[in-house]
Formats: sequence, C-alpha cells, structure tokens
Amino acid sequence: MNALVFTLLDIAGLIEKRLDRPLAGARGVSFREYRLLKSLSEFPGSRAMRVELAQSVGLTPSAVTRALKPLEKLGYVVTEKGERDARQSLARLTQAGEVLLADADAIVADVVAGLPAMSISEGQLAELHRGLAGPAASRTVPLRAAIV
Amino acid sequence: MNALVFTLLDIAGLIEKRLDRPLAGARGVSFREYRLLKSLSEFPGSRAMRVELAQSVGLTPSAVTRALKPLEKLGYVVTEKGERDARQSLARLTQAGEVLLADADAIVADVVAGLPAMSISEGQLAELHRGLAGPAASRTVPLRAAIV
DNA sequence: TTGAAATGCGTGAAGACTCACGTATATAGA
DNA sequence: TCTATATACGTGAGTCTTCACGCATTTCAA
Repeated sequence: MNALVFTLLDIAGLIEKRLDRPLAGARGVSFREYRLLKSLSEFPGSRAMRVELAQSVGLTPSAVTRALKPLEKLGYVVTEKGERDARQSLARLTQAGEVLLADADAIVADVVAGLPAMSISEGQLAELHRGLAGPAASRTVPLRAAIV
Repeated sequence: MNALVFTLLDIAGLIEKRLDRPLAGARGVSFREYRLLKSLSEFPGSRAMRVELAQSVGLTPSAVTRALKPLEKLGYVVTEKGERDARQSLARLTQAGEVLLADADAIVADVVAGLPAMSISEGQLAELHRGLAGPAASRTVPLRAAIV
C-alpha cells in the first residue's frame, strides 16, 4: 500500500527530471515554466489572472508572480492591467510565447514517447486526480471550524 | 499521452502535500526527511554512507549531507566515521530515530489509507519504475561518449 | 613505490517554492 | 455615504535543492 504510493512519487520525480533537461537545454525554459505557459494558453484569449493561473498549476499566486517575471523578460508573456477590476494583473501569452510553446510541445511529446510503456488507464488516473483535488477545495470549511 | 503524464505528475504533487502536513504537524519532520530516515532504516544495521543514501532516495549526496544535519541535531541520527575507509561518514539511525520512524509510519499509513482508491497494479508500477531508473544508471556511458 | 585517477564528503552560490505580511482596489451592509 | 471585509497582488524571509568546487582519502597501474 505505502510502497505503491512511494513508487508513484519516485516515478513522478524521475519523469519530471527527464522532461526538464531537454526543455532547458533546447529552449531555455524549465518544465515548470512550460506547464505555466501551457496552462496560460488554455485560458480564453490566452489571458488569465495570477490566481487563476496559480490554481490551475497547483502553485501559490506569489509563486506565479515570480515565475512569470523571467518569462516576461524573455517576451513570452505580457501582463496587462484588468480594465474592469484594477486589482487584476492579467498575463497574456505573446506570439513569441506561442511559438515557444509549440516547439516545447514537440519536445515534450518526444520525451513522453520515449518513456517506458505505462499500461495505466487514463480514465482511472483522471478519477484519482479529481478525488485528490476536489476535497482540497472543500477543506476550507472544516479548517475554519477547527480554528473557531 | 501527454495528458496522462501530466495527470500523473499532478497526482504525485498532491499526494506529497497530503503527506507533508500531518508529518510536519505531528512529529516535526517533513515527508522528505521521513523518507530519508525510512531509507536509512532499511540498510543493514541502519547504517549507510551519504552516497548510498542519496542513491536510494534520488537526491544528491550534498543534499543528503544537508538534510541529515537537522536530523542529527534532533538526535534521530548520528554519523560515525568509517573505520575501513576514512572518507566515509556513516549515518546511523538512533533509538530515538527508530521510535520517531515508527510513529511516522503510522501517520503515513493513515494518510495513505485515506487516499481515494487507486486501482493501479503495483507490479506494473514497479516495472515502470525500473524502466525509468535503469537507463539512468547506464546513462553514464553514452554521456562520456558524447563528451569525447 | 609513487604518481594519477577515482571516490566520499562538505561548502558557497544560485534557483524555486512557501508563508507571512502589507498595499491597493472592490464590494457589501449599516 | 461610510466603514468593514474580501480580493488580487507583490515582497521579504526562510527552507530545500542542485551545481560547481575543493579537500581528504583510497585505489590502481607503471
């Protein structure tokens, strides 16, 4: 039982390392950055707030703020002030960002194709993912109850 | 294909977070530290070199050196100079470490039991793990070839 | 035996992440 | 309208990890 979980964690670590190297070497972005850009590209108009982005990649908004900075400097992302809500800093993928993302996608697909075959059902994995992510959202309530 | 891999990585991250909190809260050790101690306990006599330990938990020897320091301070581990080889710093689990580890094991088992059911074959996962770890070991040769 | 290469370890520097906190803006209720 | 709360963001401090080195010790080959 525990062994299965530990093995899973090890596997994830190994895969992440395998993805990180080629991306960093070829395009100068880490795998984390790739995922951030990928996530951004999936928002309507490739625009999203820090909080949305953070939620979708499983990071803190502050971590997103920091991760975005170098990507802006490289011209892959620009941030625009929200018009309706002045608190918002909307990150938008630039054209250069889209090009980079396309290249990176190809690299990632290559690496993934080179992984040992895994006979895991995508459906089951997705269900497990939901099972893990869901309760985290509703966790807010019990925590408050515990504090009060 | 890619989606499956990404889901797997997300799941690993979520599980790690779930394990980290209870351990840190109850026993003051991170999940990484727990794994280090666990790994150490599995060596004969609960003694191991930095390099061995590093290899078994997927870290750098220097990372192990640093990770071990606070655990030593807390009395869970002591390091002894190797008698046959004076370069070695052998880490050994103390009795206090064993007690801690037993408690932590219980906590981990609890958390794992609370995870959503995962219908993944342990055998298949182990095979994937070998497939990923194995090539890394033999990677030394091609790398050298590339350099020369 | 002796010089060169390999091995084990520890440290400084840098990167990435979280937490805690403060600021600016928006919103809801008295 | 005015005040309290919530939201979105950014920064400083702390932790953990890797990389690049350098030192001490061992091993191997001439």
